[in-house]
Amino acid sequence: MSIRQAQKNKTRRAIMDSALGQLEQNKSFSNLSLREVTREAGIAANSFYRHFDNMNDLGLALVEEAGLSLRQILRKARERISKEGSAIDTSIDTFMEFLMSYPNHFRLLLKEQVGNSAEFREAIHTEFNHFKDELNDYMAERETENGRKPFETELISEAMVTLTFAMGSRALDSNKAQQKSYAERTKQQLRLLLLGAIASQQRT
Amino acid sequence: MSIRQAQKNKTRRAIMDSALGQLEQNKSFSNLSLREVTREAGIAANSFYRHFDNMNDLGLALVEEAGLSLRQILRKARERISKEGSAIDTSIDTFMEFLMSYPNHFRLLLKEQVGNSAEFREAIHTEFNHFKDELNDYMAERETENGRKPFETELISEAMVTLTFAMGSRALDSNKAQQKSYAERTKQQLRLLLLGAIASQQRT
DNA sequence: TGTACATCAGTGAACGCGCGTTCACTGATGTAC
DNA sequence: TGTACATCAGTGAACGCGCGTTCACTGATGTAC
Repeated sequence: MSIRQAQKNKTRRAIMDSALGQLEQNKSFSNLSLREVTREAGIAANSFYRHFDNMNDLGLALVEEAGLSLRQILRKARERISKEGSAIDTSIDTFMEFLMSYPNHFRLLLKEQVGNSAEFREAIHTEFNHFKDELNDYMAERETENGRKPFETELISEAMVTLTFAMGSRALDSNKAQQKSYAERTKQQLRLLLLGAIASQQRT
Repeated sequence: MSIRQAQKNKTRRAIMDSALGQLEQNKSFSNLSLREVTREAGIAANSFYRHFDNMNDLGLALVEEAGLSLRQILRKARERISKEGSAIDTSIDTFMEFLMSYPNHFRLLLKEQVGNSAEFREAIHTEFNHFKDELNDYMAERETENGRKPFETELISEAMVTLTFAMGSRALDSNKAQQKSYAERTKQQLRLLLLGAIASQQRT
């Protein structure tokens, strides 16, 4: 890579980090101002336009990055599940790792999920569905392996992801002990869901 | 009430309705401007201060109003449950009524739940807990009546409320048919949760 | 009931401020020979 | 390798705009007698 390109990338990174950093202080992305972001990034306001068309463009870049991180974490979870066996525990533990490693990316996903831009919401919905499909595939396979007929896994995985993300939002600004307690509660909730699904299947 | 007081109340209402109306267009409360709100309400910008200290004050008034509506709806649900018997179906149906009757109030609760102001978040958390406690009490009573030992109802009611609110956020901008389908899915999810809880209880 | 004064919801004008965006520029980096 | 020109990331100054907030005001409503 040329020196010029390397420098440009560095500035781009600074802009993105500045925006992420400001999500921390109880702000949603739509409250960020271009000037505030560039000021924090240590560049002139108009330099912003060398990197992004506008704030919306920056936002989408960040959502994409958040999705990428989340998917990497998911891949890691999948490997750990196949080694350790416990799908629910491992998924939640890995999810908590994501939360702690990329809190501001998660904040972005969380807030823009119900946020102002339809484009953002769709982008996030897609990431959400990746997560759901992972769980779904996993459960369907697992049930088949166990010789049971797969139950309505779609319904269950949706509920699981909803519960997990909602927990994440509560856990974000908590201390480690509370986070652990939140994670435990969620694991139990998911287990009860799964138990209910299996019980329901066996009845019919 | 004096003429003066009646007129003042009318203007106050206009301000609140204007703000609620603007939540509709993919805006969160923190994106509203005082000038936009007063313009829409048909009064001069500075007249705002005859009614509220600042935008935050207005926001809290709206959250309180939303909570009030939600609690009224809940009371209605409680009565209907005692007549009709089905707690899950009735709760969700009544919740959907709230959604359709006060969509903008719900939008407010939904967005500010993860929003910018800690004060807002706490106020909403309180409303959320009312809802949870209702379900919790109901389930505990019900299980005792049925001669079963009440299971971990706290955990279950929390999950139920989380699932219900998340569904509401998806249903908000859907058509009636989709809303109905969302409601059905949620009912099933709650039933599975309950089933899981009972199964888990019987095991031990 | 009529009059004189007090109250106070709503106003128009003005303020200073931060915003997004544009412009013509600079000077380091890249390229061609 | 050295030179001359091209590129382009980053800049400082300027713009018009909507914002929140203040001020002294007006005139309808309320109150005291």
